[in-house]
Amino acid sequence: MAKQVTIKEIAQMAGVSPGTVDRILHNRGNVSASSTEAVERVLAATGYKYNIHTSAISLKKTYRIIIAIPTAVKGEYWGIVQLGIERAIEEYSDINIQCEYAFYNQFDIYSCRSSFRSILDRNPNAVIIGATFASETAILCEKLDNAGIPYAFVDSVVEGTKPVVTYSSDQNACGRIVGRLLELFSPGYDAEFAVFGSRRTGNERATNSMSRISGLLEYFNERKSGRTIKESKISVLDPEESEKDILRFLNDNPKVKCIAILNSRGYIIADILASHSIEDINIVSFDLTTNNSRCLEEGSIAAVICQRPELQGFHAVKSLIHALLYNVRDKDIHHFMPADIIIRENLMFYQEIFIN
Amino acid sequence: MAKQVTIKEIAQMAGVSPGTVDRILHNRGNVSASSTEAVERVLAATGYKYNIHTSAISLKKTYRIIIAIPTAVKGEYWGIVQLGIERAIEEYSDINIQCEYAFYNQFDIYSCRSSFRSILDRNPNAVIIGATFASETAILCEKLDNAGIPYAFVDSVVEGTKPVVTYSSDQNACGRIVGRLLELFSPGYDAEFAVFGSRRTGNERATNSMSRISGLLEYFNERKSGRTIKESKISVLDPEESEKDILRFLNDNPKVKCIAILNSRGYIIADILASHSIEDINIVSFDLTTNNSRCLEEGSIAAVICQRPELQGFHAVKSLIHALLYNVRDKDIHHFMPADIIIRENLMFYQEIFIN
DNA sequence: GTTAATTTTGTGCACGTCCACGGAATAAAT
DNA sequence: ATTTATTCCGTGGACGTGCACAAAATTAAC
Repeated sequence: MAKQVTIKEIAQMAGVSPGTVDRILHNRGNVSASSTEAVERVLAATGYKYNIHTSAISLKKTYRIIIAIPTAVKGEYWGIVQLGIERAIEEYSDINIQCEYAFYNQFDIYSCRSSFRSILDRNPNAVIIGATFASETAILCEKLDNAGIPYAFVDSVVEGTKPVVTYSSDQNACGRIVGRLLELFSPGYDAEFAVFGSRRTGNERATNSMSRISGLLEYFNERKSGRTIKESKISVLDPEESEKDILRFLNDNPKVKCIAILNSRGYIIADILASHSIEDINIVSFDLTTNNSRCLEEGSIAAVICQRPELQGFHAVKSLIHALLYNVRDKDIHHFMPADIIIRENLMFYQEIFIN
Repeated sequence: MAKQVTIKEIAQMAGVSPGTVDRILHNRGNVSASSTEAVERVLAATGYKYNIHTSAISLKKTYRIIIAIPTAVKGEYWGIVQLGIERAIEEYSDINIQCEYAFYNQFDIYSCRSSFRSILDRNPNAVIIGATFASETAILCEKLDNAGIPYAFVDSVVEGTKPVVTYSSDQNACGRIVGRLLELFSPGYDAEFAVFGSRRTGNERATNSMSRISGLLEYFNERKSGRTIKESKISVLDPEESEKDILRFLNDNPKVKCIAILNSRGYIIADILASHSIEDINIVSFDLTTNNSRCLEEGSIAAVICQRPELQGFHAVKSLIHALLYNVRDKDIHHFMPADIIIRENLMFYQEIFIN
């Protein structure tokens, strides 16, 4: 509410010209130690803040942001992330922002590698990274660091890097939530739980799934309820195979009343069960994709944990813009998204996206 | 991404001066029919959009927004709404916005009446209304309509009014969610449910509570599960009285394993039960207030339904600013907040507020 | 047909920041 | 001491909109 201090006022107080203040604010160099000190003192005293509006007008530079994420499919996880990104660009349509996507196959490290390699050649001002392969990502980040190009992580964070900002979920905590939901959705006292991962070679979002499962196990260990968890894998690539897998599993484990799928493919299991009219088994999955949304409505999925992918995309862009234009970085680098629990009864509310 | 058309360009195309275009855009009058028509044709053809940044700079007017809501207590529902409002004002700190609160006692219609009566005298440019008493609110809205002052609703909507925008929850749907949660949090097949309202004369947020209860009953009717719901009231004003009420109720209804409280005062029941070491009863309540938050952590409350009050406050301010400054109104007037389900395991995520 | 009143239109400045340009001051080189 | 290079600094225009004021055009009044 307090009146904004202007650059001109700062200059006057420090006994220099506005141009000098500007140079210091954008550390453009070519300014003497004495002036720097004088201005910085005034800056600290007054708590100067950029006026985003006026800087936006006079800025005519075009910023190129490259978005390096797994291929975005409409209605699936990365597609929703993209939605948030586009929304942010619209919000900042007064600024010239050029978005280029560098998609890669999240199941193919070679695709990731070749995609990441070309990024610097494309001359980005900033990069948004949806990391799958830690090693490849680390290499990219080092190159970006050397070039002084700011970057942000969405969905997951790779250790040892220096992002401007990250938007992700605490997957370990999500695993604990799954644990709780498994209990809740298992009626009766003798029910057993099951967890399905995917039978797949390579490390498809391995880190996320691993963290989820360790959180889940942690939860049950602490509870000491004596209940058992059956783990199993299903093959994703071959539908017939996975159908057989599941039916065999249920036959072997008749006490299982609730199955958690630690990725976004709960709808596959749900559809298989529905096609066999198996209705007494509750399914918990991740991500509010179109398919999972449909299954929630139909009742074949009991609950979905959602980590606001659109918000992640939106904020990543927003933070990078602030870093680029106003040279402002958030104090907190790591932001964790809420883990929304979505059931049939509150599903409708999550269709309208509130990001700004 | 398409290049913005400027007023100057519009003027040139229409063969008039920029001033004339400006007059038409702000319908300031004093412009001939022929010019109006010419400009409006160009306007429609080009799809002109205000550049918020440049208009923000040249605008030096101070806007006074009056916020007429129940007394905001830190950590309680309206306190969190206020948080969102303040956040919005900070976000728009480049614009001169003056916020004045007109608090009233939500349990006292006379307090509301006198508060609402003074609002027009305070010369607002816009008003945010947190409605409790429908009749009083309708009177206020009519006066605002006549004066041409835009207003927004938060938390609830009063019929027959013409707000610029509303941010609220579908309370009926929230009632259905409660129904589902009651089932989930009642282990065993013979458990009964209970719903507590507050024993209070007058209509404290009556509409909201009523809608919730009807949604809840609807849900159980549709389910035809044959389960019974016990309804009861507890007195809020007298702690000793409410303690007796509850213990008597539980004694009379030993099969009740889950109690829903249809307002934000679940923590009161939770604390009473905890003080008697009653641990096998799950409590479901509304609103993530400080107290409910604490009870979730302690485990004395099982779940809370939260309707993002901070988001409501934030967006109400944002929409009004857009209406005032840029003469832009959202197409959709009524916005419904997501109903987040919060349990101990995902509580931590809802402490950081993501509104923008 | 001249003057006055009124409506309509154009012009120009301000807002705060960015940044290019050129001038001033200082240091280095001869 | 003069020239040249280098560092440092101030000035002023541009961005697009809002708005006040003056100019022009139209209408009304006599």
